[in-house]
Amino acid sequence: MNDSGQGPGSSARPKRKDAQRNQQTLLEAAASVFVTSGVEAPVRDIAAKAGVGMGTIYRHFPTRADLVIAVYRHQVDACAEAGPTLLATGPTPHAALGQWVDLFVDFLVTKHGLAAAMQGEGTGFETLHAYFLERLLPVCTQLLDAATASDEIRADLDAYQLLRGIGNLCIGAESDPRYDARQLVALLVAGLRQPH
Amino acid sequence: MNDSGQGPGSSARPKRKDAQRNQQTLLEAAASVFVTSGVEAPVRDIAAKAGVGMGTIYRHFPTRADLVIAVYRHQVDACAEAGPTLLATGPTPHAALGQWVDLFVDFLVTKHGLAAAMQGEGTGFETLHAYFLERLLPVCTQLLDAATASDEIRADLDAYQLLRGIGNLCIGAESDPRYDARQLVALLVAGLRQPH
Amino acid sequence: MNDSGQGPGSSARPKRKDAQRNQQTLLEAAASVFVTSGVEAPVRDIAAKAGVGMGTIYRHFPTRADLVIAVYRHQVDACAEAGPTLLATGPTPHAALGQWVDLFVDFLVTKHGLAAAMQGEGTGFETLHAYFLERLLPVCTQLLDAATASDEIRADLDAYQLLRGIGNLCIGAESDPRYDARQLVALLVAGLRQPH
Amino acid sequence: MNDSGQGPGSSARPKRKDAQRNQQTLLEAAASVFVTSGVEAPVRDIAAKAGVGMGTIYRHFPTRADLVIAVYRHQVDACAEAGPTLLATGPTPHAALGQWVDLFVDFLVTKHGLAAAMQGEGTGFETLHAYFLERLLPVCTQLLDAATASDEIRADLDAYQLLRGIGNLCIGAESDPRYDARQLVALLVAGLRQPH
DNA sequence: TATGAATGAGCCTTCATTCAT
DNA sequence: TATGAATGAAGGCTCATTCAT
Repeated sequence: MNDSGQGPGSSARPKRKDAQRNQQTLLEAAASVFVTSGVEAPVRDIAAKAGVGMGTIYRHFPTRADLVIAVYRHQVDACAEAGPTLLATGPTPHAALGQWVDLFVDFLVTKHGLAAAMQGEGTGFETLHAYFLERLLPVCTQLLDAATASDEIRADLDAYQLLRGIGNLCIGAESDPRYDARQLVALLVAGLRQPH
Repeated sequence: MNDSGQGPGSSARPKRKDAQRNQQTLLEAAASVFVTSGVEAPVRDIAAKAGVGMGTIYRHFPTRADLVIAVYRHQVDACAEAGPTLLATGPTPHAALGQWVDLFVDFLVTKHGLAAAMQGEGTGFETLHAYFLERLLPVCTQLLDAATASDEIRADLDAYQLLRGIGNLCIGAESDPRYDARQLVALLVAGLRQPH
Repeated sequence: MNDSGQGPGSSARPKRKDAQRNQQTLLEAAASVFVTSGVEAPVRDIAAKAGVGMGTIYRHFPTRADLVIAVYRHQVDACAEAGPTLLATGPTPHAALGQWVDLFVDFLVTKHGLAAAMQGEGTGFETLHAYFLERLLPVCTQLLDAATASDEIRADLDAYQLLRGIGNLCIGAESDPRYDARQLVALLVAGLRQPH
Repeated sequence: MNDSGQGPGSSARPKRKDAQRNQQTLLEAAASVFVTSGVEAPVRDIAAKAGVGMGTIYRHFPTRADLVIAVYRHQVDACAEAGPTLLATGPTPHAALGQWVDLFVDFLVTKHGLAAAMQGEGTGFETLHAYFLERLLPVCTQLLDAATASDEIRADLDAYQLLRGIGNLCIGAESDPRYDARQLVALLVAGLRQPH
């Protein structure tokens, strides 16, 4: 059905070319607006930045969360995938955990308002929150388990709690030069270490 | 601060009592509304709860931050004053720091949306943020310094950073049963300890 | 509480004078707009016509149905009250029914889109519909019962059905010169008469 | 009407078959959507149901009324054609009228929102309205005339008026179990009978 | 010809803030 | 001084309709 009307001998998809370009434009515009105005920026602004109508945004991303997820999906995925790698190559599980956490913090700190938006329930970002958990919770759990198994850290912190804590520590980090989320997160991870 | 501008020996004193009562009513109503709807609750709701007009609120507290500060001033002050006491009576400076931090967390966690509201710049809560710093920064600094002096903790964390981190960790704590801000803050403070 | 601040010796309500005037203006504007654009006219239009902001309308009439009811309440009430009177003074119950129905038709026919708006469920006019029934159903029932008791009409039509039918017959009546709702309603009422 | 513009002996005939099939698909899809969502259903829904693009619908039926007419043409025609038959076979003209009216009501009542859509001027359904009149007015006139000629009914109701009244009485009939359009229409027709 | 992406007008609703009474 | 009515900017969302591919 999608292939009909296509010239003979061609193997490429015919129709969507402009739409794809548009989608790309949209993602870039959104990312850009998110940087300056946060992920709660008015739909109108994003549309304007992209040079499209608002309807176009709603078509591609029915929900604001859909848009945000699309904008950051690659980076979240990359972060998730880095976990096992770090665990395999790092000197110790605890060190791997530290490095992975740094990656996560780097991501969050550069996303204006992202960390903040994922808090609260009636905000419509539940989907986004869920996506983060779906991707990162298993990885974080794996890292924590490994570090626990090697007796490096205390066992009483679950991954959800850790992720949430890191997320919170990253709120507002990019706009306050006196605030260094990385240091605090490092402290948190240091606090995990077995007292002896 | 509220008394200045009132000439001594003025005959308008009786009037003031009314105003004070009104102010008190206002503070109680605001506190109550803050508990259920957060510190960003609509002005009208607060006015309704207090049984006064909105204009009255604006008269007494031109800015929302003014109102919030007034509501929590006593508790912030109490927290600030507890610092030296704990330091004097506690077994070690680091222990005193831990207890003081617990106090601060207890305060924040029970204030729906307070911690979140103090983040971000364009939110109009800069004054509130400033008040917290003005009162708590010296105390926190004193505690950190003492613990550093006694060689219990590393010296590379300044009080601003710590307060901000604690504040962030408290965001959304009351609405998520899976999230325990106290544990994370404890971890953070634990991370401060000297490796040996 | 509402009386304080009032000049001594006055017995009139102090504050609401302008609001009352405004409410009146609103009702008149709404009535006027309803005539030309129907009861589904945009809120903005009504506000513009009244020379007020939209918020003012929402304050006085949170729901569109509230506004419509307010606009037509007097007339509906008058219609309801006319029922018993006509029954008492009319030659026969059936004649009274006919006269009452004429009153109702006169009312509906002059209200652009009112009859149409009360149909359908997801339209937000349920309240309006309910108000009409609440006021007119008892009256209509009374008239029908009387006519039935005097053996003038068949007994198999209930008041709801009749009101609904009349309402429907009045739809679009004012805009089509070739259509005479009154005649049709008269026919309907005539059809009620006992075959013998 | 649809055939004009096609030269005889044209070689484009094969293409036409496609278009016809498409048109048929469209009509069925539209009919189906009309049943559930009414004749004002979003264009997109109809296109989706038919598995075609929206543009295709606009090509075949530039106006929504065009589509609706096409969907119901057969049934309207059948209704129109039933008139003379009933007149010829019925016991009396008035009985024939009653039966024909029943047919019309049956048709309307089962078409969600059709009756309502034909009211009002700015709705874009004028064409549809006109089509109904074009087909049914002559038939209805014939039936009324016959009944008048046989002295069964009063002569003062014209066919337009009657059709319009029936149409109105059918509005909203399928969604309200307490409302029985057939009974009311029967009453209306009964009311036509000569008092004696 | 068919497709469906894009457009954007149009409506709704909420609330911070001002200001007449 | 207190009140709360009025204002209107701000933002959300839905489709009918057009038009590039």
